[in-house]
Amino acid sequence: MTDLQDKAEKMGIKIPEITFEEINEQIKPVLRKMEQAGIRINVSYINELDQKLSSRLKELETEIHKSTGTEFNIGSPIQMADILFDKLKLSTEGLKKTKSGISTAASELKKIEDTHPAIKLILEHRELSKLISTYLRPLPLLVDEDDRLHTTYGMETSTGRLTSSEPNLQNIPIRGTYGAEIRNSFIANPGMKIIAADYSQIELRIVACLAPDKLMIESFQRGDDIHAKTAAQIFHIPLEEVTKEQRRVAKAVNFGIVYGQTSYGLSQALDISPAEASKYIKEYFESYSGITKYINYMIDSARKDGYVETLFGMKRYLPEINSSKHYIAESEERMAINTPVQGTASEILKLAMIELDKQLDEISKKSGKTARMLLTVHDELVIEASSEIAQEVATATKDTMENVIKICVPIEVSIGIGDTWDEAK
DNA sequence: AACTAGGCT
DNA sequence: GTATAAGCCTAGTTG
Repeated sequence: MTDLQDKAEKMGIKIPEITFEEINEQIKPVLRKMEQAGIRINVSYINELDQKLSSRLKELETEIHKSTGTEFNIGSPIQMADILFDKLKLSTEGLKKTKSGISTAASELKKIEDTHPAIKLILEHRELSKLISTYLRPLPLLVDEDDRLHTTYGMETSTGRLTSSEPNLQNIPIRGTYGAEIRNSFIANPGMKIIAADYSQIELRIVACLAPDKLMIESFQRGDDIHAKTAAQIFHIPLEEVTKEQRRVAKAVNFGIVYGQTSYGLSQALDISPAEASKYIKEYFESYSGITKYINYMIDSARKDGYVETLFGMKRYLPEINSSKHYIAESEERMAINTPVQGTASEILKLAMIELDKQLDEISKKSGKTARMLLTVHDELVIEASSEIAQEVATATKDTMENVIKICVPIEVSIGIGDTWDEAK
């Protein structure tokens, strides 16, 4: 029994008798089945979108060249910085630097969006060229004779998460103007449905239990909206009076906390002053004192032992955590905070997949219909099932994911059924 | 191959 | 004085 498991059992986590090595062995055949199954895409729909965006891209290119008065390669950050900051003399104040010069990343360009009409065009150009070159062009070339994409899952990550490559189906767009359209081109076979199941705030629930943090645990047990609850805490107002904007801020703080985010980082993410960000983080730590202790405990134990571990015993060594270069040490401190949380979440999803795989086989056998897992995206599963049994499969999926392990708070899964990946979400 | 950028959880 | 949010994969440019 590891330290973390001992701590966890005291907090009412019932840990299944299995190690992370065994989980990783048992997940392999499941992943091979998923790779073989593949997911169907609507190739002609993607090609149409490609054409549409490509023609807009050409327009943008012309407009940008006209607006800047130079025919340069918009895809070259070097040329871009040259045009914006040397030729057009746009202000570089407050912009990040890269190794080679001023950053032209979207997050930086947004800061000077109103100082020149070309910037908005450049940002749109970036968005479209990303979608075209990474998704719309390559994906149709990778389908099999049934229009299905087959990814390859990998397991060699430092936290135990899975990876997906050639193609990566774990970073298919969902946000932005075209996210929904792209996800709508991931479709079920005729007579079948796509089922998407997501763990809701799994990492926050895990850290609440690992910490343990009394207030956060109570909030999850009551079924509160955790981001609103956090907003109420950091703004010192009643839960009912939390505004959307306050909730958005609180969500970012909750999110950042599992990454060991600093006030500077939060200020960048929210576009607020470091002083304001610092105030929120301070209020957060005062409200959730268990989380504060967790962070200190993880850093201390990593300094002492040289590693941290997940609930099922996967170790991550952090040899530089005592480095005298403090940004090196701080980087590993953040890993010490994040790895047990991210790694445990990953183990829980893998356990659920191992169990669900058996159940789907049973349902298929019993009904004579298809039910198969297709994708895993860190806290989400995508399944394809015959329409007749889709509801049954969805129920079994939710039940399995929510009950594969008992932790000190309820685990919640949101689930949807549709003809496409977007519709199922 | 290094660097920059940007897509996802 | 330097850096500042965890973990991935892919594409385009540059030298």
